[in-house]
Amino acid sequence: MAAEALARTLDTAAALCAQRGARLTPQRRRVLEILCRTERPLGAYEILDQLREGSRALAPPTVYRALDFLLEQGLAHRLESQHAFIGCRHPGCAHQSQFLICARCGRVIELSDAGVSERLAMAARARGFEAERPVVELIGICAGCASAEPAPDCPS
Amino acid sequence: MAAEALARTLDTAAALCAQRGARLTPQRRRVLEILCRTERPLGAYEILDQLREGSRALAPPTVYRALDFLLEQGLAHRLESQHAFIGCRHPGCAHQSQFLICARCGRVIELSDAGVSERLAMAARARGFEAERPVVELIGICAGCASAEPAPDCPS
DNA sequence: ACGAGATTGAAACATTATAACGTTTCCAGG
DNA sequence: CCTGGAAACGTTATAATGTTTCAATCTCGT
Repeated sequence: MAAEALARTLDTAAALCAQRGARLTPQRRRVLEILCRTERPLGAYEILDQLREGSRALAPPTVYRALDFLLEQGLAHRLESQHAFIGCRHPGCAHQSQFLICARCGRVIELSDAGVSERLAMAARARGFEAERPVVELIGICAGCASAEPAPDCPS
Repeated sequence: MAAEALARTLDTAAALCAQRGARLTPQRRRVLEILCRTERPLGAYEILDQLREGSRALAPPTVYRALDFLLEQGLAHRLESQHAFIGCRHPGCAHQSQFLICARCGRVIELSDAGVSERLAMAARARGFEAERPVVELIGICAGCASAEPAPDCPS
């Protein structure tokens, strides 16, 4: 994420937390910044490594606690299929997200497609199932990678 | 899964593998049986414990290899959000599945809702994304648990 | 300032998954 | 039969991910 966009995202996050009475402490803010600065999803231990760069020795719970907070606040998302985390691209918009995860370059597109959400809700309700936490992740090849590389079955 | 249904499922699996030239070895069959006998999804190490019951000392790769085979053949599914595995309820039907996972009782409903799949495909294609492996899991409360228990905000 | 509750630090531990290497089993072709 | 290559399996070790626990510290309303 570019510097200005990053600053904007962090400001939005701070505003949201203030408004909700949640505390975006320096540590949590730092984790959010690391997440948003990076295009790819990051594993908890990758985040930990970056947090430690100021030579401080931090333990895993530090990161997981910050992540828990960010997830609760909708400022970050967990990608279950990747065991990794990513900064939310549309913080504040209360929505259900779907993720398109490129298996080649690792980049992630975050959608909130109402049609998908509705269909899922319908399918669940039809079985008397009350969905609380949807996990919708499509692993595949993004447009950039598809055009940049030969098809998997291409000779040569 | 009931005994007869289990036997039928294992026969179907064997037939499918034979037809494909894949080898459903005793070990793989045993893992499939363990998976199908159980209502809930099982973690790899839970399967391992059951495999070991005949006092043999097996190591994790044994289970993971059997699971890889079963996943490839569409005889089992991995539930990413649970780090667990479940026997396929409709082996042979080439389909994309969605899973409704009850957070209370742990039971799983496997769907293959065409409407959901199509909507997802559309959303992906609109971004030039070619989906290869969909992960669609809804965590929530199943009908049985919802009726059996008081609402979460119910006093008493 | 004070105390309740939230946050953080730190060590140990638990769980899930894979790497690496060698051995056995299967089976098609000679 | 028998044998050579591939697939399956066994075993040890280790990587990667996530949690429990307890103590120390900070924050904020009163």
